[in-house]
This record gives sequence, structure tokens and C-alpha cells, in this order.
Amino acid sequence: MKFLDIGVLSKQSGVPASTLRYYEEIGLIQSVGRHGLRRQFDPPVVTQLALISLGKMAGFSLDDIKGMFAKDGSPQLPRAELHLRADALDEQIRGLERLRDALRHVADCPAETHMECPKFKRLMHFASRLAGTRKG
Amino acid sequence: MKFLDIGVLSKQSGVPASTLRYYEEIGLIQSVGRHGLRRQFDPPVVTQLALISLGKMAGFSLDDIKGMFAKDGSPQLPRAELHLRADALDEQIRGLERLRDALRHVADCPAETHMECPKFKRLMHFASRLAGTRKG
DNA sequence: CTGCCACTTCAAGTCAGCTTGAGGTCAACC
DNA sequence: GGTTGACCTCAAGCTGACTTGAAGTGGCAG
Repeated sequence: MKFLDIGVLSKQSGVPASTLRYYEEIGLIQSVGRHGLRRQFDPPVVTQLALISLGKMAGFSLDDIKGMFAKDGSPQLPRAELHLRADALDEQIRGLERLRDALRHVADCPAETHMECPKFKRLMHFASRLAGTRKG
Repeated sequence: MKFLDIGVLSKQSGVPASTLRYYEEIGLIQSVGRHGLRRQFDPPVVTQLALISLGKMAGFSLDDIKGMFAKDGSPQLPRAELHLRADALDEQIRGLERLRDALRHVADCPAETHMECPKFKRLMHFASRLAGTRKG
């Protein structure tokens, strides 16, 4: 059998077995059967788990993620929706870049009082605009 | 007085009053006093809240954020640490870009089977590499 | 001076996303 | 054929980040 025992999958993916069981329980992944009691998984689940990890990084809930991909892990959303999600990601990325720039700036700017530094203030201005953007 | 009543601050920042109280309770922000019972805040708290919002977007916990900025909202970490945080953000940003690219790709790629598309597979390969990176 | 109402406190509740614990099972190794 | 150990189930517990509810307070408009 070319199936992965839950323990093997856990090791390969770095995802705890308890989490894999939980993911299966909520329908996020599926096992193909059992060997004795032990869940067996299809190798592509590894890819799925990578997608799930990415999705989580992107701030999506497991439920969101569940809606994005079919059981085989292939994306299952209409094009428009995909582009919307991508756009949202772009916005989030810009926010993170801003924060990163702010951090780097204060790391390098020798000013005693960052709050008075025009560059920092500008970054914070953008920050304020972004603040309400995500998840009202 | 040029101070902001909690209600005003809440409206200006978009952060619920209950959340502001919670933030004060955990020491993330500070009020400058009371008017009757009502908390009064310094205007710079608005900037602080923007920073907090950015920090949250970046995936930091409130505790992390608390450690990053002093009570006046100015960053309070050694340069090296700031750069480390910035580097971590860069990595996170790359992950998000990857996910975004993956989404856009599948939105535009007409292939029936994304899992077979080399470009998609390459994106997923990176995804797997990234998967374990953040928060074991 | 009365009433309103946005605030106050404090405890408890909620939600996501898991983890932990107790008690059970079973394929495999010796 | 017994022991082992990684799995199983199911319920309960946990953390983070808040929200909600009940009961109280006090500044200000009328």
C-alpha cells in the first residue's frame, strides 16, 4: 500500500496526529481508510496540509480554508472569488510591508523620538488607514 | 482638556470600548485619568492602536505587541531584535505572496488538474518548505 | 433636581483551534 | 500467544482575545 499511516503523515508534515484527527473531524482532510484502527492517508494530503498552513498564515479560518479547496486539495472557487481573495492578500501584504518598514526604520533612525519623525509618522498614517480594513 | 473620552476614542479608532478597557487591563494601553467614571485617553493612543492593529495583522500576540512598544507607543526593542522581527515579517510576506500567486494562478490557469500543473506544483513545493517555519 | 444614558465593574460566557487524559484496541514483534 | 506501543474514542480542558450581562454611577440637559 502506498498510503501514509497517520504517524508517518504527522512526521512528514510536522502536523501533530491530534491535529490531523481534528482536521478530519471537521472535514478539512480525509483519510482513505484504516489499517487496524490507524488512519491511512493519501500522499497528496501532504500538499493539502501545506495549503492549509499557507491559508492559516494568510489569516484565513479553517472554515474559510475548507471552503477554498475541494477534498483532493485542488482549489474550488470561482475565478472572481479567487481574485478577490488574492486582492485581500495583497492588501494584507501591504500592511505587513508597512509594519516591516516601520520596524526597520526605527531600528535605523537614530532619532530619540520616533513619534516626531516625519517618516515614521507617515508610516503610522498609513497604518491608521489600514487599521479598520481587516475584519470589521 | 484635550483628552479623548473612551467613547470618542472608540469611534475614532474603530476599536470597541470593551476592547479598549481590555487593552488597558492587560497593560497594552493606558488612560491618563477619569472624567467622572469615564476613562480619558491621550490622543497618541490612536497611533498606538494603529500599531497594535498592524501588529495583529502581522500575527503577533497582544503579549508580543506589548513587549514591542513602550507605553507611549514608541518602539522599545534593541535594533537587532527589530531587524529579526522585520526579517520574520519578510518571510511571512513571502509566504503570503506565494499563496496569492497560487490563487491567481489557479484563477487563470485553465488546466483541469492543478495538481499536475508544474507551476502550481512548484508553488506548493515552496509552500511545504514554508509550512513548518512559523510557530512550530 | 430629576432623569437619562454612556459609561463603570466584575464575573461569566464565547469562539477558534487545538491538546490532554482516561480507558480501550490491535498489528507486530519476540 | 503474550507484551508492547502507537494508535483509537470521547469528553473535557486550555489559551487568546474578546464580548456580554447584571447591577451600579455620575455628569449634564432640561
